[in-house]
Amino acid sequence: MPPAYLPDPTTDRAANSHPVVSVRDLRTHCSTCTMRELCLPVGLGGGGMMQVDTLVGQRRRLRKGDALYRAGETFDALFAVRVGSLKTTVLAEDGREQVAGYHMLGDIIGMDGMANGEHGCASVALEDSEVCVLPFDRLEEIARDAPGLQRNLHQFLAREITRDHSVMLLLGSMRAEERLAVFLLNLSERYRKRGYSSTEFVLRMTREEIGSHLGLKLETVSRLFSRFDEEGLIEVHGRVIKLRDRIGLQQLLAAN
Amino acid sequence: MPPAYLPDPTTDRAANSHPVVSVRDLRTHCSTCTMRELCLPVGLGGGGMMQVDTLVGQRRRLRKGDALYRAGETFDALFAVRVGSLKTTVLAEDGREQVAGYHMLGDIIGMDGMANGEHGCASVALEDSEVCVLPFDRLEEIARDAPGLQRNLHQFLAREITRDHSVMLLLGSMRAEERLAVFLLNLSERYRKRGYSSTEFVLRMTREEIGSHLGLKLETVSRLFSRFDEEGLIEVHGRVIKLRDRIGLQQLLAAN
DNA sequence: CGACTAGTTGAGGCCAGTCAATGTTGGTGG
DNA sequence: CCACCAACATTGACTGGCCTCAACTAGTCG
Repeated sequence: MPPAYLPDPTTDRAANSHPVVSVRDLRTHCSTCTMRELCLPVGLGGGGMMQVDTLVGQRRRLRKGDALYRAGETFDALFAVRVGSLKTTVLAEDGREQVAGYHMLGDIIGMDGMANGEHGCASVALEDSEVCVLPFDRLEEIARDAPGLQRNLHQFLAREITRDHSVMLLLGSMRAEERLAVFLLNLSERYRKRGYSSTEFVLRMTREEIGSHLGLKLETVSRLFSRFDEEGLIEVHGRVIKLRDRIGLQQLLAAN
Repeated sequence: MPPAYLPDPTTDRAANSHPVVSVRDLRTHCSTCTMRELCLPVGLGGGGMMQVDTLVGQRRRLRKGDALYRAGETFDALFAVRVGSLKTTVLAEDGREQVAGYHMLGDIIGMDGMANGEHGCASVALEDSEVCVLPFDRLEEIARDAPGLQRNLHQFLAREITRDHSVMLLLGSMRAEERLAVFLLNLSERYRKRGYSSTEFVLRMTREEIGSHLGLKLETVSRLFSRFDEEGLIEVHGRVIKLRDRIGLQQLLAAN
């Protein structure tokens, strides 16, 4: 299994040279997608799977830095990450901005728009990426016929809530070193689930973005990376991180 | 309209003297509930409303301090707050605890259990309270027949996500005084929506619980209340808060 | 009345923020 | 291919906001 930082051939830019966002009318099929066991159709039988297949109308390709959607845009679809990774950022009225989430293969994003019909967050590709478009009206429609899909949709919404709760816990009660340790361990686990190395991966975010996500300043993040490196917990080579002592990282938390 | 801190006759303990949690088999009716325009049946026509009415199987009464559910308990229902208020607290593996939410009339709680079938939070009554029990299997079932209800359910889930995002923003990027100002303004607005005074209300949480919710220590919360009082922004009499200068509070945020 | 919980206030310390200088990397065009 | 530039990252010195520890007050309940 290749380390996560090797170039992924499916993101090869040559296949999609010019348009910032291209729409491919190729039929896509959940039933043959490698992410089907992590994504919306997880656990669905033949019937449900077929219906989900009719749902995915198109894909969108994004180049690094492209916005999948911006705060204020009208919401009409959820998106499943097929290739690459994205960040979502919350924007306050006063201009304050914060990275709310970091999303990778199989994640469902866009739920921030469901509450009032327009997106409360922006979502930006951290590398060349591709998402499946799931028109929401249609999704609700299908969910009414397919209890399994309905259940999955609820699960994904609920998981987002649970995930947010743990971020709140992190932001509200942890010290800087604990936050970074949690962040790294969490990433490691998510890469593992997706079949990538859990001990060596590339951070797709800058120090500033990581800091924003963790409620820290970029200098603090940088200093902590250096310190963790000195202490033998991890190895840092720019954005390439190697976990050397997972237990040690976990113990940072155990100590209250 | 009575200030929120006057005793509410519907919470009169005499009606329910002994059992810590009593189950009343009286039929309840959303269609006549005063909270119907804020709660799950919001906007539903006659048909949808009738179906929701069949959903609410029972109510549960809680005395101050009683747990509606605890972390780890199996999830099988959502709850609608009918009377009183509750807090939900997230619990980390290492014992860390944080107040994740403060819930009042018309709020739907319990969604923290949907992700994996057991509650990730605990929910505790902050005063004598009463909730409607919404068995989740049945709710999903009805939602399949009633698109309006399905939509509402999704909205409530999504609103929870949006709410969590703004808490994340608060915890991740605001200073102590800003956090408290946001907290007070938010409470004020929620009381207003429910027909209570938006300028005078009773905090149902201790300084410690407020601090936990805002990622602050109780001493900091106490000091800030005193300072806001000195500065003429609010008047503090124990847990009774009177907003004196809403604009002033809002300006605390505007200044970056 | 004493024990207990909740709240207030003060003094001092520390963690992370701020400001600033310098180093490193990656993409671009000559 | 290399030089250049801009974005990203590192590191140091200093500051300040919030936490910690502690003492004291007020209200409540047996």
